[in-house]
Amino acid sequence: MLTRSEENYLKTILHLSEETQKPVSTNAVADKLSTKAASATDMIQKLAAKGLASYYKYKGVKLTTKGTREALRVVRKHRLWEVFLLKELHFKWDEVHEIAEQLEHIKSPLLIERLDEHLGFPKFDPHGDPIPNANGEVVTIPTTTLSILNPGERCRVICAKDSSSDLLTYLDKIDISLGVEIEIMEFHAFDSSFSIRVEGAGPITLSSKVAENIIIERL
Amino acid sequence: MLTRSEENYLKTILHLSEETQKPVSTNAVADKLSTKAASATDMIQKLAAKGLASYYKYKGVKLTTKGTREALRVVRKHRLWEVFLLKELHFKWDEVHEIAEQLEHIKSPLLIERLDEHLGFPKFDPHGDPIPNANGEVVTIPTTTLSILNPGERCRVICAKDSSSDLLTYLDKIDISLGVEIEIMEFHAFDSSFSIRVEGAGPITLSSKVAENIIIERL
DNA sequence: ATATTTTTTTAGCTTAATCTAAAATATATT
DNA sequence: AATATATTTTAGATTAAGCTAAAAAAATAT
Repeated sequence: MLTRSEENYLKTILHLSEETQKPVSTNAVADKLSTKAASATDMIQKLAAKGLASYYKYKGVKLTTKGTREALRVVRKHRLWEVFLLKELHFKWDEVHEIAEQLEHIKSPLLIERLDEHLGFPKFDPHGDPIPNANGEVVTIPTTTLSILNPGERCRVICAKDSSSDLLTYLDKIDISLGVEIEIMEFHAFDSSFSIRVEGAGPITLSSKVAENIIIERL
Repeated sequence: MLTRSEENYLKTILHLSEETQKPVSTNAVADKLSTKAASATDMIQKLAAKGLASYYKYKGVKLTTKGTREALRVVRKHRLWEVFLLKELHFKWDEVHEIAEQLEHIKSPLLIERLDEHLGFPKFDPHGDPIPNANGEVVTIPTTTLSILNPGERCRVICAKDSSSDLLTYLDKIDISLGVEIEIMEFHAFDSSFSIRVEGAGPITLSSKVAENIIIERL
Protein backbone atom coordinates (compact mmCIF):
# COMPACT_ATOMS: atom_id res chain seq x y z
CA MET A 1 0.00 0.00 0.00
CA LEU A 2 1.38 3.37 -0.99
CA THR A 3 1.43 6.34 1.35
CA ARG A 4 -0.01 9.67 0.31
CA SER A 5 3.48 11.09 0.01
CA GLU A 6 4.68 8.23 -2.19
CA GLU A 7 1.69 8.75 -4.44
CA ASN A 8 2.46 12.44 -4.75
CA TYR A 9 6.07 11.77 -5.70
CA LEU A 10 5.06 9.16 -8.30
CA LYS A 11 2.58 11.54 -9.87
CA THR A 12 5.12 14.36 -9.93
CA ILE A 13 7.82 12.23 -11.54
CA LEU A 14 5.31 11.00 -14.12
CA HIS A 15 4.30 14.52 -15.06
CA LEU A 16 7.84 15.82 -15.22
CA SER A 17 9.02 12.99 -17.46
CA GLU A 18 5.94 12.98 -19.68
CA GLU A 19 7.36 15.16 -22.42
CA THR A 20 11.05 14.34 -22.47
CA GLN A 21 10.90 10.70 -21.31
CA LYS A 22 14.31 11.41 -19.79
CA PRO A 23 15.28 10.99 -16.12
CA VAL A 24 13.97 13.78 -13.91
CA SER A 25 16.32 15.76 -11.68
CA THR A 26 15.97 15.69 -7.92
CA ASN A 27 15.64 19.45 -7.82
CA ALA A 28 12.82 19.47 -10.35
CA VAL A 29 10.86 17.01 -8.23
CA ALA A 30 11.56 18.96 -5.05
CA ASP A 31 10.50 22.25 -6.65
CA LYS A 32 7.28 20.83 -8.03
CA LEU A 33 6.37 19.47 -4.61
CA SER A 34 7.51 22.61 -2.80
CA THR A 35 9.91 20.63 -0.69
CA LYS A 36 13.70 20.43 -0.36
CA ALA A 37 16.13 18.47 -2.52
CA ALA A 38 17.23 16.40 0.47
CA SER A 39 13.67 15.25 1.07
CA ALA A 40 13.23 14.38 -2.58
CA THR A 41 16.42 12.32 -2.58
CA ASP A 42 15.17 10.38 0.42
CA MET A 43 11.83 9.57 -1.12
CA ILE A 44 13.27 8.77 -4.54
CA GLN A 45 15.57 6.22 -2.91
CA LYS A 46 12.61 4.72 -1.12
CA LEU A 47 10.61 4.44 -4.34
CA ALA A 48 13.60 2.82 -6.05
CA ALA A 49 13.92 0.31 -3.20
CA LYS A 50 10.26 -0.61 -3.73
CA GLY A 51 10.78 -1.15 -7.43
CA LEU A 52 8.62 1.81 -8.40
CA ALA A 53 11.43 3.94 -9.82
CA SER A 54 14.90 3.47 -11.25
CA TYR A 55 17.53 5.77 -9.93
CA TYR A 56 21.26 6.28 -10.17
CA LYS A 57 22.93 8.73 -7.86
CA TYR A 58 23.29 12.15 -9.42
CA LYS A 59 21.62 10.92 -12.61
CA GLY A 60 17.96 11.57 -11.88
CA VAL A 61 14.96 9.28 -11.58
CA LYS A 62 12.56 7.49 -13.94
CA LEU A 63 9.46 5.47 -13.13
CA THR A 64 9.48 1.73 -13.72
CA THR A 65 6.53 0.10 -15.46
CA LYS A 66 5.09 -0.67 -12.05
CA GLY A 67 5.67 2.89 -10.85
CA THR A 68 4.05 4.31 -13.97
CA ARG A 69 1.01 2.12 -13.49
CA GLU A 70 0.62 3.26 -9.89
CA ALA A 71 1.10 6.91 -10.86
CA LEU A 72 -1.55 6.60 -13.56
CA ARG A 73 -3.97 5.10 -11.09
CA VAL A 74 -3.61 8.24 -9.00
CA VAL A 75 -4.01 10.40 -12.09
CA ARG A 76 -7.17 8.46 -12.98
CA LYS A 77 -8.64 9.19 -9.58
CA HIS A 78 -7.64 12.84 -9.72
CA ARG A 79 -9.27 13.38 -13.11
CA LEU A 80 -12.46 11.49 -12.32
CA TRP A 81 -12.93 13.54 -9.16
CA GLU A 82 -12.34 16.71 -11.20
CA VAL A 83 -15.12 15.72 -13.56
CA PHE A 84 -17.38 15.03 -10.59
CA LEU A 85 -16.64 18.37 -8.95
CA LEU A 86 -17.20 20.26 -12.16
CA LYS A 87 -20.21 18.48 -13.57
CA GLU A 88 -22.10 17.53 -10.44
CA LEU A 89 -21.09 20.03 -7.79
CA HIS A 90 -20.81 22.96 -10.18
CA PHE A 91 -17.32 24.01 -9.22
CA LYS A 92 -15.45 26.25 -11.61
CA TRP A 93 -12.64 24.89 -13.77
CA ASP A 94 -10.00 26.60 -11.71
CA GLU A 95 -11.37 25.47 -8.34
CA VAL A 96 -11.36 21.71 -8.88
CA HIS A 97 -7.65 20.94 -8.85
CA GLU A 98 -6.95 21.65 -5.21
CA ILE A 99 -9.82 19.54 -3.91
CA ALA A 100 -9.02 16.71 -6.34
CA GLU A 101 -5.49 16.72 -4.89
CA GLN A 102 -7.03 15.45 -1.68
CA LEU A 103 -9.68 13.17 -3.12
CA GLU A 104 -7.16 11.37 -5.35
CA HIS A 105 -5.69 9.65 -2.28
CA ILE A 106 -8.90 7.96 -1.15
CA LYS A 107 -8.29 4.23 -1.23
CA SER A 108 -11.19 2.22 -2.60
CA PRO A 109 -11.02 0.69 -6.06
CA LEU A 110 -14.77 0.06 -6.01
CA LEU A 111 -15.48 3.71 -5.23
CA ILE A 112 -13.58 4.81 -8.31
CA GLU A 113 -15.27 2.29 -10.58
CA ARG A 114 -18.67 3.41 -9.30
CA LEU A 115 -17.74 7.05 -9.74
CA ASP A 116 -16.54 6.36 -13.28
CA GLU A 117 -19.85 4.66 -14.09
CA HIS A 118 -21.87 7.41 -12.40
CA LEU A 119 -20.13 10.03 -14.54
CA GLY A 120 -20.79 8.07 -17.74
CA PHE A 121 -17.22 6.77 -18.25
CA PRO A 122 -15.72 10.12 -19.28
CA LYS A 123 -12.59 9.86 -21.41
CA PHE A 124 -11.21 13.32 -20.64
CA ASP A 125 -11.18 15.56 -17.63
CA PRO A 126 -12.40 19.17 -17.90
CA HIS A 127 -8.90 20.34 -18.82
CA GLY A 128 -8.83 18.00 -21.83
CA ASP A 129 -6.40 15.53 -20.27
CA PRO A 130 -7.20 11.86 -20.89
CA ILE A 131 -8.44 9.73 -18.01
CA PRO A 132 -6.41 6.50 -17.65
CA ASN A 133 -8.36 3.25 -17.34
CA ALA A 134 -8.53 1.07 -14.22
CA ASN A 135 -5.34 -0.79 -15.20
CA GLY A 136 -3.31 2.39 -15.34
CA GLU A 137 -3.28 2.61 -19.14
CA VAL A 138 -3.92 5.74 -21.16
CA VAL A 139 -6.03 4.84 -24.14
CA THR A 140 -5.41 7.48 -26.75
CA ILE A 141 -8.53 8.30 -28.66
CA PRO A 142 -8.41 10.39 -31.82
CA THR A 143 -9.98 13.68 -30.89
CA THR A 144 -12.16 15.99 -32.89
CA THR A 145 -11.83 19.71 -32.34
CA LEU A 146 -14.40 22.31 -33.15
CA SER A 147 -12.10 23.77 -35.82
CA ILE A 148 -12.64 20.90 -38.27
CA LEU A 149 -16.41 21.37 -38.49
CA ASN A 150 -18.28 23.04 -41.34
CA PRO A 151 -21.16 25.50 -41.17
CA GLY A 152 -24.44 23.74 -40.44
CA GLU A 153 -22.86 20.99 -38.35
CA ARG A 154 -23.74 20.52 -34.68
CA CYS A 155 -21.60 19.20 -31.85
CA ARG A 156 -21.35 18.81 -28.09
CA VAL A 157 -18.43 20.15 -26.02
CA ILE A 158 -16.46 17.34 -24.33
CA CYS A 159 -13.56 19.24 -22.82
CA ALA A 160 -10.75 21.66 -23.56
CA LYS A 161 -7.57 20.38 -25.21
CA ASP A 162 -5.35 22.78 -23.40
CA SER A 163 -4.89 21.97 -19.73
CA SER A 164 -4.12 25.52 -18.66
CA SER A 165 -7.08 27.12 -16.99
CA ASP A 166 -6.85 30.34 -19.04
CA LEU A 167 -8.90 28.86 -21.86
CA LEU A 168 -11.31 27.29 -19.42
CA THR A 169 -11.90 30.58 -17.68
CA TYR A 170 -12.46 32.28 -21.03
CA LEU A 171 -14.97 29.63 -22.13
CA ASP A 172 -16.73 30.02 -18.83
CA LYS A 173 -17.06 33.73 -19.45
CA ILE A 174 -18.64 33.27 -22.87
CA ASP A 175 -21.01 30.62 -21.44
CA ILE A 176 -19.51 27.58 -23.12
CA SER A 177 -19.61 24.82 -20.53
CA LEU A 178 -19.05 21.07 -20.66
CA GLY A 179 -21.82 19.23 -22.45
CA VAL A 180 -23.44 22.18 -24.19
CA GLU A 181 -24.57 21.88 -27.78
CA ILE A 182 -23.11 24.17 -30.39
CA GLU A 183 -24.14 24.84 -33.96
CA ILE A 184 -21.59 26.14 -36.47
CA MET A 185 -23.07 29.13 -38.26
CA GLU A 186 -20.25 30.48 -40.44
CA PHE A 187 -16.56 30.04 -41.14
CA HIS A 188 -14.55 33.16 -41.91
CA ALA A 189 -11.62 32.22 -44.14
CA PHE A 190 -9.66 35.44 -43.70
CA ASP A 191 -8.81 34.70 -40.06
CA SER A 192 -10.15 31.12 -39.73
CA SER A 193 -12.63 32.25 -37.10
CA PHE A 194 -16.08 30.79 -36.56
CA SER A 195 -19.53 32.17 -35.84
CA ILE A 196 -21.33 29.71 -33.61
CA ARG A 197 -24.54 29.52 -31.64
CA VAL A 198 -24.73 27.93 -28.19
CA GLU A 199 -28.06 26.19 -27.48
CA GLY A 200 -30.49 28.90 -28.47
CA ALA A 201 -28.36 31.86 -27.30
CA GLY A 202 -27.27 34.56 -29.72
CA PRO A 203 -24.37 33.93 -32.16
CA ILE A 204 -20.80 34.50 -30.97
CA THR A 205 -17.40 34.49 -32.63
CA LEU A 206 -14.59 32.08 -31.81
CA SER A 207 -11.01 32.68 -32.91
CA SER A 208 -9.22 29.85 -34.72
CA LYS A 209 -7.01 29.29 -31.70
CA VAL A 210 -9.97 28.78 -29.40
CA ALA A 211 -11.74 26.55 -31.96
CA GLU A 212 -8.67 24.33 -32.24
CA ASN A 213 -8.65 23.76 -28.51
CA ILE A 214 -12.23 22.71 -27.91
CA ILE A 215 -12.68 18.95 -28.08
CA ILE A 216 -16.17 18.03 -29.28
CA GLU A 217 -18.26 15.13 -30.48
CA ARG A 218 -20.30 15.43 -33.66
CA LEU A 219 -24.08 15.28 -33.26
CA MET B 1 -6.05 22.86 11.50
CA LEU B 2 -6.73 19.43 12.91
CA THR B 3 -4.82 16.34 11.82
CA ARG B 4 -6.62 13.24 10.65
CA SER B 5 -5.70 11.49 13.88
CA GLU B 6 -6.99 14.32 16.04
CA GLU B 7 -10.26 14.24 14.14
CA ASN B 8 -10.59 10.52 14.71
CA TYR B 9 -10.02 10.87 18.43
CA LEU B 10 -12.55 13.71 18.71
CA LYS B 11 -15.16 11.69 16.86
CA THR B 12 -14.53 8.63 19.02
CA ILE B 13 -14.77 10.57 22.29
CA LEU B 14 -17.98 12.18 21.07
CA HIS B 15 -19.57 8.85 20.26
CA LEU B 16 -18.47 7.19 23.48
CA SER B 17 -19.81 10.01 25.65
CA GLU B 18 -23.04 10.46 23.69
CA GLU B 19 -25.20 8.30 25.91
CA THR B 20 -23.77 8.74 29.39
CA GLN B 21 -22.42 12.31 29.05
CA LYS B 22 -19.77 11.15 31.53
CA PRO B 23 -15.99 11.26 31.04
CA VAL B 24 -14.73 8.52 28.74
CA SER B 25 -11.94 6.18 29.88
CA THR B 26 -8.62 6.07 28.09
CA ASN B 27 -9.00 2.36 27.48
CA ALA B 28 -12.42 2.78 25.88
CA VAL B 29 -10.99 5.31 23.44
CA ALA B 30 -7.98 3.13 22.69
CA ASP B 31 -10.15 0.05 22.11
CA LYS B 32 -12.52 1.87 19.79
CA LEU B 33 -9.61 3.14 17.73
CA SER B 34 -7.79 -0.21 17.83
CA THR B 35 -4.75 1.41 19.36
CA LYS B 36 -2.98 1.21 22.71
CA ALA B 37 -3.85 3.01 25.92
CA ALA B 38 -0.50 4.79 25.90
CA SER B 39 -1.21 6.26 22.49
CA ALA B 40 -4.65 7.39 23.59
CA THR B 41 -3.23 9.09 26.67
CA ASP B 42 -0.78 11.00 24.48
CA MET B 43 -3.41 12.22 22.09
CA ILE B 44 -5.92 13.05 24.81
CA GLN B 45 -3.31 15.25 26.48
CA LYS B 46 -2.66 16.93 23.17
CA LEU B 47 -6.37 17.61 22.61
CA ALA B 48 -6.65 18.99 26.14
CA ALA B 49 -3.67 21.30 25.52
CA LYS B 50 -5.47 22.62 22.43
CA GLY B 51 -8.64 23.30 24.38
CA LEU B 52 -10.62 20.64 22.57
CA ALA B 53 -11.04 18.32 25.54
CA SER B 54 -10.97 18.52 29.33
CA TYR B 55 -8.96 15.87 31.04
CA TYR B 56 -7.77 14.97 34.53
CA LYS B 57 -5.21 12.25 34.97
CA TYR B 58 -6.81 8.87 35.63
CA LYS B 59 -10.28 10.44 35.47
CA GLY B 60 -11.09 10.17 31.78
CA VAL B 61 -11.78 12.75 29.09
CA LYS B 62 -14.71 14.91 27.93
CA LEU B 63 -14.97 17.18 24.92
CA THR B 64 -15.17 20.94 25.44
CA THR B 65 -17.74 22.96 23.51
CA LYS B 66 -15.07 23.67 20.92
CA GLY B 67 -14.09 20.00 20.72
CA THR B 68 -17.70 18.94 20.34
CA ARG B 69 -18.22 21.40 17.53
CA GLU B 70 -15.17 20.10 15.68
CA ALA B 71 -16.22 16.49 16.23
CA LEU B 72 -19.69 17.23 14.88
CA ARG B 73 -18.19 18.84 11.79
CA VAL B 74 -16.43 15.56 11.07
CA VAL B 75 -19.63 13.63 11.76
CA ARG B 76 -21.46 15.92 9.34
CA LYS B 77 -18.96 15.15 6.60
CA HIS B 78 -19.07 11.44 7.32
CA ARG B 79 -22.85 11.26 7.11
CA LEU B 80 -23.17 13.40 4.00
CA TRP B 81 -20.64 11.22 2.20
CA GLU B 82 -22.58 8.16 3.31
CA VAL B 83 -25.72 9.57 1.75
CA PHE B 84 -23.79 10.28 -1.44
CA LEU B 85 -22.33 6.79 -1.61
CA LEU B 86 -25.68 5.16 -1.01
CA LYS B 87 -27.95 7.33 -3.10
CA GLU B 88 -25.70 8.27 -5.99
CA LEU B 89 -23.13 5.51 -6.27
CA HIS B 90 -25.50 2.70 -5.27
CA PHE B 91 -23.39 1.27 -2.50
CA LYS B 92 -25.09 -0.99 0.00
CA TRP B 93 -25.86 0.23 3.51
CA ASP B 94 -23.11 -1.86 5.01
CA GLU B 95 -20.45 -0.80 2.51
CA VAL B 96 -20.57 2.96 2.99
CA HIS B 97 -19.06 3.34 6.44
CA GLU B 98 -15.51 2.34 5.62
CA ILE B 99 -15.21 4.63 2.62
CA ALA B 100 -16.86 7.52 4.49
CA GLU B 101 -14.17 7.09 7.17
CA GLN B 102 -11.69 8.29 4.59
CA LEU B 103 -13.82 10.91 2.88
CA GLU B 104 -14.72 12.58 6.18
CA HIS B 105 -11.18 13.96 6.45
CA ILE B 106 -11.20 15.87 3.16
CA LYS B 107 -10.68 19.52 4.00
CA SER B 108 -12.85 21.87 2.00
CA PRO B 109 -15.82 23.60 3.60
CA LEU B 110 -17.14 24.60 0.18
CA LEU B 111 -17.05 21.00 -1.01
CA ILE B 112 -19.26 19.91 1.86
CA GLU B 113 -21.75 22.73 1.35
CA ARG B 114 -21.97 21.87 -2.34
CA LEU B 115 -22.37 18.19 -1.57
CA ASP B 116 -25.12 18.98 0.96
CA GLU B 117 -26.95 21.04 -1.64
CA HIS B 118 -26.44 18.40 -4.35
CA LEU B 119 -27.99 15.77 -2.09
CA GLY B 120 -30.99 17.97 -1.32
CA PHE B 121 -29.98 18.94 2.24
CA PRO B 122 -30.68 15.54 3.81
CA LYS B 123 -31.43 15.61 7.53
CA PHE B 124 -30.50 11.97 8.24
CA ASP B 125 -27.93 9.56 6.95
CA PRO B 126 -28.97 6.11 5.68
CA HIS B 127 -28.60 4.66 9.18
CA GLY B 128 -31.12 7.13 10.57
CA ASP B 129 -28.54 9.26 12.36
CA PRO B 130 -29.07 13.02 12.13
CA ILE B 131 -26.69 15.10 10.02
CA PRO B 132 -25.29 18.09 11.98
CA ASN B 133 -25.43 21.49 10.29
CA ALA B 134 -22.42 23.48 9.07
CA ASN B 135 -21.92 25.06 12.51
CA GLY B 136 -21.60 21.71 14.20
CA GLU B 137 -25.09 21.71 15.70
CA VAL B 138 -27.49 18.80 15.67
CA VAL B 139 -30.97 20.06 14.96
CA THR B 140 -33.38 17.53 16.36
CA ILE B 141 -36.38 17.10 14.16
CA PRO B 142 -39.46 15.19 15.32
CA THR B 143 -39.48 12.00 13.32
CA THR B 144 -42.36 10.00 11.95
CA THR B 145 -42.04 6.21 11.82
CA LEU B 146 -44.03 3.89 9.64
CA SER B 147 -45.67 2.37 12.72
CA ILE B 148 -47.91 5.40 13.36
CA LEU B 149 -49.60 5.29 9.96
CA ASN B 150 -53.07 3.92 9.27
CA PRO B 151 -54.27 1.69 6.42
CA GLY B 152 -54.70 3.69 3.23
CA GLU B 153 -51.95 6.19 4.01
CA ARG B 154 -48.88 6.55 1.78
CA CYS B 155 -45.34 7.53 2.70
CA ARG B 156 -41.76 7.72 1.49
CA VAL B 157 -38.83 6.02 3.27
CA ILE B 158 -36.30 8.56 4.59
CA CYS B 159 -33.94 6.34 6.53
CA ALA B 160 -33.73 3.74 9.27
CA LYS B 161 -33.93 4.81 12.90
CA ASP B 162 -31.60 2.12 14.10
CA SER B 163 -27.98 2.69 13.14
CA SER B 164 -27.00 -0.99 13.21
CA SER B 165 -26.75 -2.39 9.75
CA ASP B 166 -28.82 -5.50 10.55
CA LEU B 167 -32.06 -3.71 9.87
CA LEU B 168 -30.64 -2.07 6.80
CA THR B 169 -29.52 -5.38 5.37
CA TYR B 170 -32.95 -6.83 6.06
CA LEU B 171 -34.71 -3.92 4.36
CA ASP B 172 -32.41 -4.31 1.43
CA LYS B 173 -33.40 -7.96 1.15
CA ILE B 174 -37.12 -7.19 1.04
CA ASP B 175 -36.51 -4.42 -1.51
CA ILE B 176 -37.21 -1.44 0.69
CA SER B 177 -34.65 1.19 -0.24
CA LEU B 178 -34.24 4.87 0.55
CA GLY B 179 -36.81 7.02 -1.18
CA VAL B 180 -39.29 4.34 -2.17
CA GLU B 181 -42.99 4.92 -1.77
CA ILE B 182 -45.00 2.64 0.46
CA GLU B 183 -48.74 2.25 0.88
CA ILE B 184 -50.16 0.86 4.13
CA MET B 185 -52.64 -1.90 3.31
CA GLU B 186 -53.66 -3.37 6.66
CA PHE B 187 -52.83 -3.22 10.35
CA HIS B 188 -53.03 -6.42 12.33
CA ALA B 189 -53.85 -5.64 15.94
CA PHE B 190 -52.97 -9.02 17.41
CA ASP B 191 -49.22 -8.55 16.78
CA SER B 192 -49.14 -4.90 15.62
CA SER B 193 -47.76 -5.95 12.24
CA PHE B 194 -48.48 -4.23 8.94
CA SER B 195 -49.28 -5.33 5.43
CA ILE B 196 -47.73 -2.86 3.04
CA ARG B 197 -47.16 -2.48 -0.65
CA VAL B 198 -43.92 -1.07 -2.11
CA GLU B 199 -44.41 0.90 -5.34
CA GLY B 200 -46.49 -1.52 -7.35
CA ALA B 201 -44.84 -4.71 -6.02
CA GLY B 202 -46.86 -7.37 -4.21
CA PRO B 203 -47.95 -6.87 -0.57
CA ILE B 204 -45.50 -7.81 2.20
CA THR B 205 -45.71 -8.00 5.97
CA LEU B 206 -43.65 -5.89 8.37
CA SER B 207 -43.34 -6.75 12.06
CA SER B 208 -44.06 -3.98 14.56
CA LYS B 209 -40.39 -3.77 15.45
CA VAL B 210 -39.39 -3.12 11.86
CA ALA B 211 -42.22 -0.62 11.36
CA GLU B 212 -41.11 1.34 14.42
CA ASN B 213 -37.63 1.71 13.00
CA ILE B 214 -38.38 3.04 9.55
CA ILE B 215 -38.40 6.82 9.44
CA ILE B 216 -40.76 8.12 6.76
CA GLU B 217 -42.44 11.24 5.48
CA ARG B 218 -46.20 11.25 4.83
CA LEU B 219 -47.29 11.68 1.24
C1' DA C 1 42.56 22.18 -17.23
C1' DT C 2 41.58 24.45 -13.28
C1' DA C 3 38.61 26.99 -10.47
C1' DT C 4 34.04 28.33 -9.36
C1' DT C 5 29.28 27.52 -9.07
C1' DT C 6 25.38 24.59 -8.95
C1' DT C 7 23.27 20.34 -7.95
C1' DT C 8 22.82 16.30 -5.35
C1' DT C 9 23.65 13.43 -1.56
C1' DT C 10 24.64 12.34 3.20
C1' DA C 11 24.45 12.97 8.12
C1' DG C 12 22.04 14.21 11.78
C1' DC C 13 17.95 16.62 13.89
C1' DT C 14 12.66 17.41 14.43
C1' DT C 15 7.73 16.33 14.72
C1' DA C 16 3.61 13.43 14.78
C1' DA C 17 1.93 9.23 15.81
C1' DT C 18 2.61 5.08 17.08
C1' DC C 19 4.65 1.18 20.18
C1' DT C 20 6.54 -1.65 24.58
C1' DA C 21 7.80 -1.93 29.23
C1' DA C 22 7.81 -0.09 33.66
C1' DA C 23 5.86 2.94 37.18
C1' DA C 24 1.88 5.09 39.27
C1' DT C 25 -2.77 5.17 40.53
C1' DA C 26 -7.40 3.32 41.05
C1' DT C 27 -10.52 -0.49 41.88
C1' DA C 28 -11.81 -4.95 43.66
C1' DT C 29 -11.31 -8.85 46.87
C1' DT C 30 -10.69 -11.05 50.66
C1' DA D 1 -7.37 -2.35 55.77
C1' DA D 2 -4.21 -4.80 53.24
C1' DT D 3 -3.41 -6.98 49.16
C1' DA D 4 -4.18 -8.28 44.50
C1' DT D 5 -5.74 -6.88 40.04
C1' DA D 6 -6.76 -3.72 36.54
C1' DT D 7 -6.20 0.69 34.48
C1' DT D 8 -3.64 4.64 33.26
C1' DT D 9 0.44 7.24 32.75
C1' DT D 10 5.29 7.96 31.87
C1' DA D 11 9.66 6.99 29.75
C1' DG D 12 12.04 5.79 26.02
C1' DA D 13 12.20 3.66 21.22
C1' DT D 14 10.51 3.51 16.33
C1' DT D 15 8.83 5.00 11.74
C1' DA D 16 7.61 8.28 8.10
C1' DA D 17 8.39 12.55 6.36
C1' DG D 18 10.28 16.49 6.59
C1' DC D 19 14.28 19.93 7.67
C1' DT D 20 19.40 22.25 7.78
C1' DA D 21 24.14 22.12 7.10
C1' DA D 22 28.05 20.05 5.24
C1' DA D 23 30.24 16.92 1.92
C1' DA D 24 30.50 15.07 -2.70
C1' DA D 25 29.78 15.15 -7.53
C1' DA D 26 28.65 17.42 -11.79
C1' DA D 27 28.34 21.41 -14.67
C1' DT D 28 30.06 25.85 -16.03
C1' DA D 29 33.31 29.52 -16.65
C1' DT D 30 37.68 31.37 -16.91
